[in-house]
Amino acid sequence: MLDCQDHEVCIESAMREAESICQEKGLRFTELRREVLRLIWLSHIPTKAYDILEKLKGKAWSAKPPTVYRALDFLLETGLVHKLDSINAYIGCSHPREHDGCYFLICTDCNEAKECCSPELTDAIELAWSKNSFRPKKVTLEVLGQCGQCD
Amino acid sequence: MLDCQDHEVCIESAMREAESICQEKGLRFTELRREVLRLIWLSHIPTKAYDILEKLKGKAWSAKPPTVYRALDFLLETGLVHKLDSINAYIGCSHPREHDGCYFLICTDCNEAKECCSPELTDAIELAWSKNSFRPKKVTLEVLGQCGQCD
DNA sequence: TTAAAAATTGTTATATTATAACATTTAAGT
DNA sequence: ACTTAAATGTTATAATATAACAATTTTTAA
Ligand SMILES: [Zn+2]
Ligand SMILES: [Zn+2]
Ligand SMILES: [Zn+2]
Ligand SMILES: [Zn+2]
Repeated sequence: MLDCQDHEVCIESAMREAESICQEKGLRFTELRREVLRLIWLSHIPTKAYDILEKLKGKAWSAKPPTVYRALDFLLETGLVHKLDSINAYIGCSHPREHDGCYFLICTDCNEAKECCSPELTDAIELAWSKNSFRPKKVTLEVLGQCGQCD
Repeated sequence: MLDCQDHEVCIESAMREAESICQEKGLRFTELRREVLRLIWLSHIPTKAYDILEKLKGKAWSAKPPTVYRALDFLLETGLVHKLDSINAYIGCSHPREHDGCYFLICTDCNEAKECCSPELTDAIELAWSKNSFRPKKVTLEVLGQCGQCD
């Protein structure tokens, strides 16, 4: 699905950006949270909470479900990670500084997910809900299908 | 949220339409499936699977989780019901004959959900994914927020 | 019309996803 | 150093969903 040439670059830049965002916001980017974010970024395939749990167990942590879900809560609140409700999985945010009007393409063949932005889409959605005098708080937009590489 | 004057009318028309759709398609609209659809249509607030289970138990059925999930599978496949992934709940489809380009407004105050259609939205989504040479199979679009009545 | 096949429902067990509640440890502020 | 707040550890359980096989009902077709 993705135009990811060197995934080490993806990982390192995501980690660096997370560091600086947490620093700016005065949030504690602990070892555990760092490790969970890194595990999520291991690939562009959304990760299941209990897979993170298994991987954490292989490392230093005494990991149990709350260990993972608390780290996920932090990463979700900070905008470093997104939950994909249609598949109950988590993926690193590709541009956490300004995540807005974004949606997800999820390939059911290679399982990769891509975060996309579309101002037209944002406009269309806003138009639609304003017709209904609705005050949006959270938009979930996920498209399951087949990506270009998986034809 | 809704412009529902007489909800009995909603229920009866939904049930009638379900009957005729199943008849046309040669599908077996059994008592169990009928009852589950009716329970979902009891209100415009999306229903949880295990709430359906409890209500079924109060009736004739020897209801266990698979009882409900199988009926839900049937209703979902037939397009009579939708699952709202962002809240793990089920709602009756308001126009099962041509459900396309629809999305859901879900009020976090009154909990009602409204199914909306927007051709502009459909177009914007199609434009966005064609840019990514993506072949969509299923679109999940759910907006959580506050409806006009709940300001 | 009855036997075989298919679909539906019953039943038991278990998998998957997520949170509550309270104890302990670690970090921050005074 | 002492106090407080935040983070993590730990045990238990809640909430959501499916697997596997048995019994029943409906449909198909011999
Ligand atoms: Zn990459
Ligand atoms: Zn994002
Ligand atoms: Zn109504
Ligand atoms: Zn619909």
